[in-house]
Amino acid sequence: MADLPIVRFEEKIIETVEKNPVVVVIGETGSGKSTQLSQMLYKRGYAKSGMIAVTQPRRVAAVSVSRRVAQEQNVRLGEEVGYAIRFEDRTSEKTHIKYLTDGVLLRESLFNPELNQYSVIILDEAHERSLNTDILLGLMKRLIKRRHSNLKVLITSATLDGGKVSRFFSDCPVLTVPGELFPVEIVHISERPKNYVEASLKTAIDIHVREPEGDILIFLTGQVRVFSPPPPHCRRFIVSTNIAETSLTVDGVVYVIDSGYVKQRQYNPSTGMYSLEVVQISKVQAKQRAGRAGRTRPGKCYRLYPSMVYHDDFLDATVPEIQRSSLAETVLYLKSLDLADMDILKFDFLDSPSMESLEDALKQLYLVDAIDENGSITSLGRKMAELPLEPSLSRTLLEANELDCLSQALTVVSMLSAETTLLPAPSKSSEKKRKHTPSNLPDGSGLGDHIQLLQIYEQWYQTDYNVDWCKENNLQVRGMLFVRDVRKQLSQIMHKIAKGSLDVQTSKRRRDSQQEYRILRKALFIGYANQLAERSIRHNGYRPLGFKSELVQVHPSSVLKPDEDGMLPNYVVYHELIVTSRPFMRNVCAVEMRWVAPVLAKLEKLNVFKLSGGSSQPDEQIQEVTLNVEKKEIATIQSPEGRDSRIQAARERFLARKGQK
DNA sequence: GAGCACTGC
Repeated sequence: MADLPIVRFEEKIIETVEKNPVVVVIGETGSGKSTQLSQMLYKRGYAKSGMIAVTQPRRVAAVSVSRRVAQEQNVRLGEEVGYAIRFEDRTSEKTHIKYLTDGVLLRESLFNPELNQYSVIILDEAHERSLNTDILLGLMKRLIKRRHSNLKVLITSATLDGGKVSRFFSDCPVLTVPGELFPVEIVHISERPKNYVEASLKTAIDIHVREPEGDILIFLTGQVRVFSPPPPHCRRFIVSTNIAETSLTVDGVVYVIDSGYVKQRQYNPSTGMYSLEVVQISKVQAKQRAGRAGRTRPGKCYRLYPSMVYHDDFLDATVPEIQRSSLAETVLYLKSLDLADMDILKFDFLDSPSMESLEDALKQLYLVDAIDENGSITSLGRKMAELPLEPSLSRTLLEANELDCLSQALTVVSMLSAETTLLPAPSKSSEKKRKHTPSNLPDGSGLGDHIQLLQIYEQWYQTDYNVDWCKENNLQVRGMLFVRDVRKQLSQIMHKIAKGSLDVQTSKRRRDSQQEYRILRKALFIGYANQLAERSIRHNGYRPLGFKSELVQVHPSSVLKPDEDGMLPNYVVYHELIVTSRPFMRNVCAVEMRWVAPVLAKLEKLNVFKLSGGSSQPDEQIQEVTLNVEKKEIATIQSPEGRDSRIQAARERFLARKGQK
């Protein structure tokens, strides 16, 4: 075993684990907790009745840590020591110590809720509070009380508030293991700068002039750039986002400049919108950033904020992801576990999401038929939960299977899973700037971005997955290969849950495209019933239905085309609402007027009080479902096929009810 | 007519 600080605490750790079902281990960076705890427990026979699982929030960590442990154990990776991440399971019957991402462990617990294959579960890096880790914490709390076979749970983290986790687990013991960091001197500036980018550069130059050698790591909110090794006798300036807090270790850093800010994605359950905001970091993050200066020798951290701001203004810990995300997928997952005496609104989270966020999730699940009007999971919902997708997309796949366009839907859904990597790669040379983005790529036939994604993938398929074709068309190769992997995985799961023979083959022939696209759009419409927007009568602004009224625009990058009069479709479904300079719908798909009525009717009779199993406060049952249509517009709006009396009737009933309030 | 931090099944 390696000579790490944690090794000196072996007896104490084993003794504590022996006596307690749950133990919290606080270990600073360099303590060796990620590699040593599993080996200690293995040595003491804890893997006799099951494997020792160690979860990681990131794939690379699961792979690299397991590789090190295999080396230390002197075994081949994949045998006694292995790992499991999405698309890759390197374990065997021999495996005693298994590293896996927290997402993989959640998937496993869907099929084996007691997780009987494991005798020990170590949740590593719990301080990061990833959405998946938070769900696992809640599940572990239930499991240690209910599982028939013996289970030991260890929760390890760098700077987690041990007391809080201990209270959560009925005052379990907390062990603290020192790390192997060098001391870091903290310097606060006396006043917050107006421009922190400028201030950080000034500070960097200052360090360069006055301080001895050593690289400088600067934490800003954008512009990731970690340079390659410098020529000798040169000092590196590394500008980074929070990626260098965890995922990335840069050797040679002695000085850290911390702007005190981070860009964070936030979900607003009342509007259904995501926004990316620059917010103040937490104390935990500030400590993490400072620690990056002490990895190779004593270092210095310059904080571009007064120490009073740090003490009085900064939150102790970062707002956990579970309080910043849409929870439809999470709630569906928990519902599908069929936990005994489980009320979803009262699930025991370390930090509970808001009632509003949970109710928003229930509302969305109801609209995509995953739960019924009483909040019970449907058989459809159970199948949806088996797919590693957000509910809109899993619903689309199941509907597509019914409508006989599964193959196309699989492609679209997989392309959406790699959304960001798919966007045209940043243009390499500035000379090409004048040229428009290559127009060789298909345009979705004017029907929207989903159809375009389908067409792009089908073209790639026709080149036999040619990598050069991707490059020529400004598509990110890694993204496209990822899409192919996702598509394969989803096909396999569909085979399993839908039974029978399915057509999942990517299409080469050109049938009647318009008809084919129409059926696909219908499937997308059913899947995105929770993400339907209605166009304003006079202009091309839309209002998302079922959320607090806000005017949104189709994102300029969309390929959706207006008609001869310059008007966009009366209704669209969208993949995402994102607020940047203004609220935008990203990835939109044209839908037909005649499809819309049943969804409007469903929106109308939405009753969150019932959906939540009647457990929310009576005051909260008055749900503000706004159909977002102004009265004067209702009188005039007509569908292209003529008046759709059902839509009209649904609207009128809704407005009448609203008028009564 | 925009411009986006980081993960994961």
